[in-house]
This record gives sequence, structure tokens and C-alpha cells, in this order.
Amino acid sequence: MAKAYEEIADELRAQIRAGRLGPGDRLPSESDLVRTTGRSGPTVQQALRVLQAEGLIEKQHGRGTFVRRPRTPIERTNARHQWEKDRARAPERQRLGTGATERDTGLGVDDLVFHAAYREIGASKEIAAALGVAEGTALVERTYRTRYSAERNPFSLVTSLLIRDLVQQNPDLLDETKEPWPGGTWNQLLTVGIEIDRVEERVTARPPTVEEADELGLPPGTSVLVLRKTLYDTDDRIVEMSDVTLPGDRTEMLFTTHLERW
Amino acid sequence: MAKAYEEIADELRAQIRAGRLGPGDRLPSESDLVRTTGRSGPTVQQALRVLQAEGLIEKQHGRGTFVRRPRTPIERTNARHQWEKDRARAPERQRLGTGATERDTGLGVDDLVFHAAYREIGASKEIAAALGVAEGTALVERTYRTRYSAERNPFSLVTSLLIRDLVQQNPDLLDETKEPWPGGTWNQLLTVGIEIDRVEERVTARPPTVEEADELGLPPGTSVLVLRKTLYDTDDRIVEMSDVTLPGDRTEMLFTTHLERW
DNA sequence: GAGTGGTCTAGACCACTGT
DNA sequence: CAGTGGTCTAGACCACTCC
Repeated sequence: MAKAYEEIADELRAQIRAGRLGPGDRLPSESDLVRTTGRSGPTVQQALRVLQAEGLIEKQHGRGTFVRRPRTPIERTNARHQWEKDRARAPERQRLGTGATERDTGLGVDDLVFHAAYREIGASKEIAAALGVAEGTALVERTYRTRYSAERNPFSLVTSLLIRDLVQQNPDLLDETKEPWPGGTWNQLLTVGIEIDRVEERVTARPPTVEEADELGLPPGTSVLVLRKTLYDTDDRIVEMSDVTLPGDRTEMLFTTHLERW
Repeated sequence: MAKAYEEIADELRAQIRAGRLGPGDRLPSESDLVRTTGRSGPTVQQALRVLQAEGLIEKQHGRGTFVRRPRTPIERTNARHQWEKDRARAPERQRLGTGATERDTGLGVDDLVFHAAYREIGASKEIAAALGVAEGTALVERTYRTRYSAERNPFSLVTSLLIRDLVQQNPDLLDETKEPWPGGTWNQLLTVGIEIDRVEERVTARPPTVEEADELGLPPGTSVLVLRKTLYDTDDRIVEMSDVTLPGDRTEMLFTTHLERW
């Protein structure tokens, strides 16, 4: 015999999948479910917890439990890289009004709120290995938060690392007050004579940490996409590495790979 | 004041992050925690549930609660596409002994167990839109499961769709008993004169459904990576679309984008 | 104030693991 | 068999939302 909370969860899940309960609809209240199922409060709650962990429902304290509504997706393509490279050499006037995020979202600079902070750190063992430098090497750690001006939470958490020796010949690159930098990282690197040859992106997925869920405003039952982006210059050196955390329920990454013709 | 279960969870999380509790270590038993914290059983359980949802711990009925151990990752690169394209034209002898999965995992054919099933379906509205065909168009739906022979669960769930009209001139392509096909889908398509020009991959992340968690053997507190791969031929037609579900805790996808030189 | 979900208690019994 | 986590009950009180 199935467990009581599973029976309740199965019943509700079936109703959602069949469309009898659609996105945004309110589920029966917990006390209703206690009455109709003849089960205790905690048992009903466990059933709802299961559905919440699956990302099917969302509880709203004091209002009720609702079928989760899909969020408007943000698309992020790898065509952006060639676009960013080209833009790095564009005249400043052109670089000012637009960034890669604006390109992804189709929005203007005014619709987005941008925040950056710089800090100098020494490379930890793990980071040193990933960057191919010695442990303790001086790095510039830059953290970025970007959000829609209409929303409370950022839609990505970015930590970027530069090797200080490579960039310090331009002191502006160590100064966070110069952000947002027209033309972004790619233009910053150009000012110290660096051209990017290729981008490597490593993607994994996992549940958010409490801190990530908090910063991104993620409800229970969502995942994050974790992207580690590495920029290689034309001498095959790693010149930047960044970790990007994206909400899994609203991010779609599109990678296009072109192949040689026969 | 913080909630009781959060205090307990915070304390244990801090111990794990500090390394005082390492991967594979057993946590204090629930009854121990009831004694040491002076809280009730359900409260302690809720604290552990929080950590489980974060993917930090794993409960084993009758044995105890353990710090989650990272699983051996499977890497999947987009360099595989050019490799698959090249292999599609290789002599059969060469195609027999190796596939893209073997390439990704570095294993031989004997270490992997392969299963395929074919079915004919009509295109649903959603699928028709994604494939760019009319609703109801005849499709060949192929489902694949591949697992390590040493493990019980497959490491990916694949559903592939072909447009029947495009492939039926070679009846072997409608016959699941011809699987595993040497040279895979790319060679199958070559037999009906199709050359692939580019691959589009859309990646998102979410918690697994119950069915996915069951098939992939995923413990609570893991996510799945969902990949929708679309193959375009040299006439810019969509010739295959597949949905791949991968365990987020053991899959790393690597995408390399090469850029034009200045 | 009525209705909702959130937290917590005290305790019972079951199911699984290892000795 | 002892120890572990899994399920379930009956009920209390709190916190939030909306009217």
C-alpha cells in the first residue's frame, strides 16, 4: 500500500498534469485537505512539500498554495561571444549604450540596474589550478549583480577573476568606480593589448545554496545553472575566469556549434 | 530569533563547510540531535530535510545520515559534434567499436549497456512548432538509455525525434532492432543523403520529476540538466531533435566557442 | 477577524541495517 | 536485537494576508 502523503501528492500531481489545476490556480487549503483526505495536518503538509520540491507548486504564506507559473525566460547564447569581441573595438559612443546583457534580454540600459565591486585576493589552490597559475598569485576579484529595474532580485550572480599582473598596466582596470565599463571586460582586456581567441564554458546544475536562493529570490523547488567561463587569448593564456550562477527556472542557454562541410 | 530547525541546520551546515564533517562522514543520529539540542524529533528532521534539499547530506534508512560524496563526473563537450560528423563517414569497421558516449566517458563498448526503442507518433502542437512542421506530421520517436555495466541506473534519458518522410526511404531507419547503429544518428542520416551543418543545444535546469529521479536513481537534493539538441542540415532544415535529461550532480557540459581573429 | 500556511511538541509505531 | 531513519497522529500557537 502506498504511503498516505504519496497518495495525496499523486492525486494533486495528476490534477496538475491533466490541467484540471492550471498555472496560478489555488490548491485546496491545507485544512480542506485534512478534511477531505481524513489525514493529519503534518501528513498533508508533507504531501505538499513533495510537490514543492518538484517545482510544481508554490506556497504563499497567508494566501494559499498555488500551481507554479513558468517565469519569463532569459536567453543566453554563445553567439554573444563573437558579438562581444566585435563590440570591444567599436567606437566608445557605440559601446556606451549597450552591453551583452542588454543584447540577451532585448532591453535598454535604463531597464537594468548594474552593480560591481572589486577586491584583490590571492589565488587559492583550487582557483590557481583552474587558472594555471601559482598558488597565491595576486588576482582581481570582481563581483557583478544585474537586475531588472522592475524586480527586486538580480537574475545572475557573477564572480570574475583577472590576473593582476596581466592587467595592472592600466590602473583603471583595478578601479571599480570605472564600472560599468563601456565595452565590458573584452574592451578592458583590449586596453592592455589582449585579444580573445576562444571561450570555454562549463555548465552544471544543482540546488541553490541558501545564500544563492536568497540573493536570487528563488523559491524552493528550483535549481541553479552554474557556468564557469574561461577566456583564452591568442597566446593560449587564460586571461579571465568567471563563475556565473543563473536561476534554472528562467534561464535558457543556447549553444550553436557550426561544423565543417564535407 | 531564528527558528529552531534553522539553528540546527545552520550549525550542521557550518560544520560541513568547515570540513569538520567531510564527505562520507556520518552525522549524529536523529535521536542524538534530539538529546543535544533539546528539540523534538520532527524539528530535528526538518533541519535535516533542509540540508538534504541543498544536496549536502544523504539519508540512508537504517544506517544513518551522511555528508554527500561528489559523484564521478561525466564530461560532455561540443567538440563531440565535429567528431560525430567525421565518424559518420568513417569505414564501418571503425564505426563499430566506438560511439560518442564511449568518447565522452573514455570507456569501451563493453563497459556500457545500451537500449533503444522506436515508436511512430504524430507531432503534438508543441513539438510541431519546435520542429517547424505541421501538427500531426508523422514522426519516429526513439528513446535511448545508456548505463555503465557496473551501475544500475542509466546516466542519461534520451528521446529523439525524426521526421518520417525524411528518413523512410531507408527502411532500416524505422527498425529498432538495427540498434545500436554503427556511427549513430549521423550515419543513419547520411544513408538518406543528409549532411549536418550545425547543432543547436538549449540548456535549462530544474528539479527532477519523480519518474526521472526514479529512472536515473537520483537522491533528493539533486537537479537535472535538460538539453534540447537540434540538428540542422545543409539546407537549413531541422532533421533531428532530441531531448536529453542528465543528472546535474555528475554531468559537466563543456562548450568551446572559437572566435574570428582581428 | 477569518482564513491561510509555518513552526513546534510528545509520542507512537513501522521499516530497514547491521551485529 | 539494538539502532537508525520513515511515517503518522492530535493538537497548540504563531505569522501573514485580505477583507
